[in-house]
Amino acid sequence: MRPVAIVGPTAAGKSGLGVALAETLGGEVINADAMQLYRGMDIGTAKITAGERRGVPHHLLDVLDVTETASVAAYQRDARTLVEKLLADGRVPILVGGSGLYVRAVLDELDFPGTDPDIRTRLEEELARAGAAALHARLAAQDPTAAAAILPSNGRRVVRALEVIELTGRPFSANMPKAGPARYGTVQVGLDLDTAVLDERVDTRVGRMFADGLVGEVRALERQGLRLGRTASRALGYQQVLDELDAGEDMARAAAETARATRRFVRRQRSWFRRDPRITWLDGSRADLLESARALA
RNA sequence: GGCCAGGUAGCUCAGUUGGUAUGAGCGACCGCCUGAAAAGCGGUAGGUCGGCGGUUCGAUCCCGCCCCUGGCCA
Repeated sequence: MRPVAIVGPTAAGKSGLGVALAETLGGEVINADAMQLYRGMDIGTAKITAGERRGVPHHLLDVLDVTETASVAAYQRDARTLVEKLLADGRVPILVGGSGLYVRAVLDELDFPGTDPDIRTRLEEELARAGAAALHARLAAQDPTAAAAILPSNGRRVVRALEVIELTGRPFSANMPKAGPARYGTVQVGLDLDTAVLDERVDTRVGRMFADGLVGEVRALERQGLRLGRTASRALGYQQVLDELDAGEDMARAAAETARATRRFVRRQRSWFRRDPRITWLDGSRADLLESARALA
């Protein structure tokens, strides 16, 4: 028995396939979507509803408050624990989600060297004061390999690299992942659709989110501190609605912005997953989708 | 029909006091990615500067005519 991961761009139909596969294989779904970790973020993240789950247990949904910052490392621990427990129980773990780093954190040999609030704060202040290029120059002196891999303009990455060096006393690049087979012998299924079709689905989906009350959801979460959330406030849809609540409440514009940003996100997700040769891709429109996915598992 | 404003990249617009447009933002395409990843960061391609004539060594820029768009007047 081996786990199955269903990955790919948003709106391709991963959630539905996950449930169907869980039913036929005797499995349970583990969410691998950073934003669906948040309680209350339902409409805008297209979180699968209780009815749609059809009794299949779903894990790692609704585990964070919107004010909490998501963490890959924490997710890695939780998800791996769950995978191992399900395997021990004879249940097939089905990892479903479009957050590439999160999937990789579970299935690849990635070690996250930890974080230190004091160091992080200090570096971030320095970033604001001196700029990304200055920090990058320091990184180049301490760890040329990492500096070469991180663009001088990418302040966030430079800060993280310097933090790891300071924390571990070793070069950031020493922590880079090694290529190898996926953990647990996991089978990775990529689900995608023709670009024109998927873009159309994204438009439709975003329109439905707003019709279904996304603005109300954002307002409710705002009262729970959504704006303070470092991760949650940046989620597609939520970010755009918050901006428009400040700007003039033109929600048609927020919807258009959300659709556009989502299309861009789809491109980024593809670029992340496409380069992983271990993924077997399936076209989400094929009639025998479930059978094909099952055959791979 | 008259007057005014405008027609520059797919879109919204800068700009060129006549000398091969360092064009910008957004979009598009491509890519990078290790404790924020629906985040963050980058690269590339796009223009006969509305059309036709004229002036000029040289016109996107000046002149004429025409076409189109918006506004005002009739």
